[in-house]
Amino acid sequence: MAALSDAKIKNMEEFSAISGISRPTVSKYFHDPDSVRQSTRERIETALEKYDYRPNIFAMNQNRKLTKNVGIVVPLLADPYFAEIARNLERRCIDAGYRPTLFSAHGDPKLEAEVLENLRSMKPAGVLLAPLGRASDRDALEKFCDDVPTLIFDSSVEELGIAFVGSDNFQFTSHITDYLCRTGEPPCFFEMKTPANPNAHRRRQSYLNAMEEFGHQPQVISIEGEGWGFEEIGRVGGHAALSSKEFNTNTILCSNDRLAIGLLTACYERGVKVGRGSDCAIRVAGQDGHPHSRYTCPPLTTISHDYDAVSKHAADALLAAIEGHVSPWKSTRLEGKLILRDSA
Amino acid sequence: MAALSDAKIKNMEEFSAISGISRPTVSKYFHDPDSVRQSTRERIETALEKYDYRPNIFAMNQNRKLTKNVGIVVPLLADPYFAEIARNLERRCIDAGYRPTLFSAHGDPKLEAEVLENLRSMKPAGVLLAPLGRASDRDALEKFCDDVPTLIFDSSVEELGIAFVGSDNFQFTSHITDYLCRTGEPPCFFEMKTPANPNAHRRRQSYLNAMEEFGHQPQVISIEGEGWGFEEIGRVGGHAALSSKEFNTNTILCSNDRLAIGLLTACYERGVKVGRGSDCAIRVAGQDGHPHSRYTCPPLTTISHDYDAVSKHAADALLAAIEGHVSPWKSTRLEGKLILRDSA
DNA sequence: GAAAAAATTTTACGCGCGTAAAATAATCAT
DNA sequence: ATGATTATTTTACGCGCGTAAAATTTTTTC
Repeated sequence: MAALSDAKIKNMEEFSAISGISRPTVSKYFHDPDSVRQSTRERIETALEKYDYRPNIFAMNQNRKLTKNVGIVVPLLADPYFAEIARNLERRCIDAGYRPTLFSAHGDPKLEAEVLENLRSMKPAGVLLAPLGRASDRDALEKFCDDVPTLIFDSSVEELGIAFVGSDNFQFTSHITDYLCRTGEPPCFFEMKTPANPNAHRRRQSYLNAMEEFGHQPQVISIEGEGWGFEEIGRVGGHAALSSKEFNTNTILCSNDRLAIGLLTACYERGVKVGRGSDCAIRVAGQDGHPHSRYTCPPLTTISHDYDAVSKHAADALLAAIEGHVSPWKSTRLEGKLILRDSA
Repeated sequence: MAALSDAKIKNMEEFSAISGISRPTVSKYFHDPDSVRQSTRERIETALEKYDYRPNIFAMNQNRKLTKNVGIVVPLLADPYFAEIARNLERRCIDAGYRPTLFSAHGDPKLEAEVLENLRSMKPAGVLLAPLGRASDRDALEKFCDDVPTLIFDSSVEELGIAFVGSDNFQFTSHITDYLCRTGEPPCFFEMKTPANPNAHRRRQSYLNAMEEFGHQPQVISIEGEGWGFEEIGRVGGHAALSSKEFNTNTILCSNDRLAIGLLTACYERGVKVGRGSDCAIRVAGQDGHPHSRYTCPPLTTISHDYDAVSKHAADALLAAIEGHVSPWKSTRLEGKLILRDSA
């Protein structure tokens, strides 16, 4: 509780007057409190508690070479996975003294490009960007990354930006494939034919590798569907595959959890019992550790992103770059953890 | 595609020079393109395509009495319901020529107050606020609403702000209660003992009213649990209620969809078959039309917010107020639509 | 076609703060 | 204590644009 007293301070001039510190020094303090002498800092902070002054961010940002703004851009905020990781990133930026602003491309590449354009006008010190993927306007991304320090996360686009941080999709899929093979029939792989996200390709490849390594015959089932309504795509595609009896194994590894959620609904609607019990017809597993995967029926066995570690690495890397610690482009891919539940 | 030519324009001065229009007129144009003569507008827009200049938003906002900034604040962005409605609102603001910024309180009242404080420094023309509800810092909200034109949506807090827009919770619950009574045993009401959201109280009351009207004995089951992890609260509470056989009817109306999703998981885990088939033990219904309710097993019968209408009313009301169309405080509550699925 | 109304241009100032350079004061090492 | 170092103050200017008032031009009206 800042105990306000007297009239409100309008600008830094007035504040420097009542705090007895010169305006340039006050300005310096707001830029970085550690950059002024300890005794000066205390005087400023005492005055700050008493008069509750806050610098005008517009005037600050107009004149600063480098703002403290950070953009966080995700492809689809309505997906709780991105909402969760965005929340994580947001907090880390705030704690580091930056002003994050959240943006979503809402699944639309044009909107993604627009968001980036708007972001430019905020002169951000840096941006944390999870691109849409395949659909992204490559040129727009590249041009943006040329101008603004951008860390790419979740899904990588070549060697764009200052670094990439995401999950190790190869490890994800090989790990869960291994688990499925050890505990029952080897899985087939259930995916979208034209996935929005490049991670999907890694996962398919990793599945194929793992199956070969384990000496099993792989089967990839690629379903139709465009856009970001993965659950519906999984449900419809699941029905199609189920009715034409395409699956030649009782175990289905889905490319991601949202697809799996849709498939589970399809199974339910067809009366196909899912789970690892002896009375179950098939096993279904997902990938992502989606916030909702706990509440499917049966609860979904999946391999989860390390949300905390991904967001920490991403935020740390960007802020380090912003603060001048240059380092060559690097890709960091973090391992996921298997979450065993009843679906497989 | 703006065809860029020559060197880039740095400021409005330069732009006014090459466009042959005086700077104040150009300024006026950017404030409102319709406020300048048609021929002038065309000349500006021709130059704009050729030179791709954009005014500095910081300099603009610093000097404008009223910015074009709009804040959108929701209690929990990780909840797809709020993500969805926020997306809707965002679009409407953009289309109306405003600059929306998205904020989430992440379920934390302190964060909600902080968000509001930060919002102040953006000098927003208006704010669309869905308060946390019971946990909100009433004083902070009130003070904020005194200073900034704020439209409250989703969950109302007294007569705060310029207006309230949300769903008609009485209609919601009476409608779905009616449906349940007509198609099977009258429902009991499954809710959190200390709900975060004031809508929950309306729904309970509406349930009680409806049951009395229909001449049935009501039963309210209030489960323990704090916070915004509704699914888990519903799951744990569901297990407790199920194991102690508290339900004296085979039909359960949940206070909201997320609670219902948790309850469905509990049912699954106990082997209780849910649905309206003759082989089913109980019926479960939710309320909200949560994006995920389609993909539960069985798909959840619920009553859905009219997302589009709510966001339209909310955005329209705020923008009207911003643009000077004053009107007394008003509460608008929109009806929901029953979505019949397999769970009840 | 002249007068009235509306739009535009000129001119001039201010917003709140960043920042650079030079002068001064405080702190530190020896 | 003395000079060297570091922090702070003074002074002064600029950022890019909003905005007001007066002068001028264009458009509208009859």
